[in-house]
Amino acid sequence: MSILDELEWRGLIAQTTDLDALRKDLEGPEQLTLYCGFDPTAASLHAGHLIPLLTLRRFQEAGARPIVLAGGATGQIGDPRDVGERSLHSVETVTEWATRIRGQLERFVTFDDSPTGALVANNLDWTGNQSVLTFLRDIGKHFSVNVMLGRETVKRRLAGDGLSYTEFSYLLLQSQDYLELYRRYGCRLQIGGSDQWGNIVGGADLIRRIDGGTAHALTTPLVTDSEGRKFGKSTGGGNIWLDPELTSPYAWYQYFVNVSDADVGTYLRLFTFLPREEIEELEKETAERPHLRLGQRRLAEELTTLVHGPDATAQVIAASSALFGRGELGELEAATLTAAMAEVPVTDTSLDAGSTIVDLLVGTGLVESKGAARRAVKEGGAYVNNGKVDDEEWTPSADDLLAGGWLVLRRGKRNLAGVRVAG
RNA sequence: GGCAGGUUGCCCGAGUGGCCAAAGGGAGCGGACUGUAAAUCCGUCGGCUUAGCCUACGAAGGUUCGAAUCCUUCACCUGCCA
Repeated sequence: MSILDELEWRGLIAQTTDLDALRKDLEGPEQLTLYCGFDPTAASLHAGHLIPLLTLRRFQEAGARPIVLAGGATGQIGDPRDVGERSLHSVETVTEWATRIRGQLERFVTFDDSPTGALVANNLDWTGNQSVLTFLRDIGKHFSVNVMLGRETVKRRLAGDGLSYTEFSYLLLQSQDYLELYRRYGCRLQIGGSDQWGNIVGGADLIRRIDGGTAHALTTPLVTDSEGRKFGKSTGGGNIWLDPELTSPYAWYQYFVNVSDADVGTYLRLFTFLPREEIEELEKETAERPHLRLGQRRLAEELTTLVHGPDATAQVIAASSALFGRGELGELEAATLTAAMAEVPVTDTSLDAGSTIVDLLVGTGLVESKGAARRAVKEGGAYVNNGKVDDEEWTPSADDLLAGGWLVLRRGKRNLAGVRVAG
């Protein structure tokens, strides 16, 4: 199966320029070089970024050479989006983020001396010292404002709050990137999320206009769940991040374990490298024995390994089975419990401190405020060692302590935390 | 530059002097049911030292016993005119 057929089957192709032309290039004698850019709009990439990033890797495994581009320049400008004008971050911040994101990008493609060895680029390298006159003469002249005004996002913004010249110019910068990589490395395919379609095609056009070359565009779909919600938002609404400091491996694993039945097959195809037969088997399992959650478990395991490595994965699986298992928490050994607690937020207290259930819930960060903690208790959503606590004034006693002096706190069904109690 | 309209809680949106921590919807959160799923139903949804107090209706002042609501100035947005 060719790489394009593979992507097609996985549901990874949203839009492409002439597919047959691209297919010919992929099958031709000359190796294809492709790129995908990631703007540092935050300190870390999030789960949604994984789709184009892993697609880059799929191309690499199929014999193409990938370039990962950190948008040190474009990240300072900001792509226009529907929600309105962005607030600019300081240059120092963007530079710092670009460095961190570059480090993350490097983990998902292979760097070696082979022909498929990946390259890393930063568009600040060719824009940082570029004069505005050069830019306007060499690049700007090839863009028609009439056409730019017709872009969907621009139209929506003009109909709404308007947009700045800065964001309006974004297209030109990204188009220039494609041209630059085409010239430097013969890069002839750019991929990205479907929201990047206009920017990618803009670059392909520029390459044709200036250098008379042919370049392709391919976008991956914007992933939403069966509810139409944007993928990668945690239950609280925040992004789930690749950075383990921002989203712990445990939280990352749990996110995928909780994917709904309706989405698990789609996600397995989009996010994992499992072969087709295996995915179809898992989909069949999900349909026939949904309560076993084999699809979800496998999805979570694959993705945690991919992002955090096999050791972290083994730990979070062990912790999950200890905390969600059918067994009694009281029967767990101190070592097992301590290992599990390492995966969830923990707070310290002592029996003398007189911390109430409300204090403990707030202390572990399971709830945001004391008011919310009281509410949780009142609503019957607060548990200690799997037992419901319905008194706001409840304080732990020596009898409550599990092996190793632990208390397992839970809010709702699946939000867990640990309390380490000093004698 | 002129005229008109607008800026409300996470989002949308009602509210034109006290009954407003602010209707309604969405999202979120909790419970029931389940399978750490979906759907459904019920509850909840600013903070705190919680019968009270503090913060909040673009910003700063003012009027008033009392302002999200009235007045003044400023900022931003939208529309029409120049």
